[in-house]
Amino acid sequence: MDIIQLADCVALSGYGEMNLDLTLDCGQAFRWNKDENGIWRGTAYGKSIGVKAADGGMEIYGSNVNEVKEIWCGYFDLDRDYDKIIATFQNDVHVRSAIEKSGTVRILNQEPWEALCSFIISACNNIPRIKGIVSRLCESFGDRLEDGSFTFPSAEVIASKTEEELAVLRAGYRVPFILDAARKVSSGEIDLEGVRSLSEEDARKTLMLINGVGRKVADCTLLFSLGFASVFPVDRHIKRACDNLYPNGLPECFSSFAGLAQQYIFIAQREDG
DNA sequence: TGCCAGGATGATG
DNA sequence: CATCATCATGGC
Repeated sequence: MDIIQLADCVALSGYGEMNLDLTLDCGQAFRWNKDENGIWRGTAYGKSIGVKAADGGMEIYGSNVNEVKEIWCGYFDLDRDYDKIIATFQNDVHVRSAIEKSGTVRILNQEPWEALCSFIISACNNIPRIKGIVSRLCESFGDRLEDGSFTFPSAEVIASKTEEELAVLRAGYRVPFILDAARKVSSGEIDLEGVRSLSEEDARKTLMLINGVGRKVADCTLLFSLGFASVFPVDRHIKRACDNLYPNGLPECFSSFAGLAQQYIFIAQREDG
């Protein structure tokens, strides 16, 4: 992979395919917005950047080579060989057509608390509104960065709030769930980083100890932030899509299958393949 | 106005 | 185990 410092940005190339628009706005992360110049603006790991697709790669604004190596390569999952993974599906007409239609959607590696909290908010909700609630959460309780954007508030900060104070989110019945998650995470009762070393089953069980976290929210958190690529479809929409694609069950090679939005699916493959 | 939204939960058949 | 009402809002 090539990482080059240009005059006003860091240019990345040589990591394979990625449909940046879908990757950043398909419902796996909720903090990216495209500005009038076609640059995606977002914040993660306490840093704010701009991202733009470029010929054969992408450009990152507001960062530097070290930070790109330390934070953003991991965030965008650039070290995983998606081309190789996709090649394993070359005989699968369903996956092939999905990829032809939508390109490669990369699985982002978000901060665990942010992902957990975001997917609790996503319960029975739609993407524009989820983004609105998450945005108010950050603006109300996150830290303001130089460029005017906000960090995602820590579990400690949220745990210190009352239900009344969280009413500004307009998150409805999800507020008590957010508080329960914040309390369990900030107190150490649930150790999110520790979940990484558990088996998939134990990791899922652990997350489901939180009120408002069922299998769907747990699996999304495992997949989009904790490095678990082997997560099977759970909600009725995904289930239906899978049933349509694979009436006889998922093929063996399909070690992971995570999330459905509109007409495309995310796919990823477990490291041990 | 009425219906739905990428869910979880607890109570019933 | 399947189904169902309920939860609180906003968008269309």
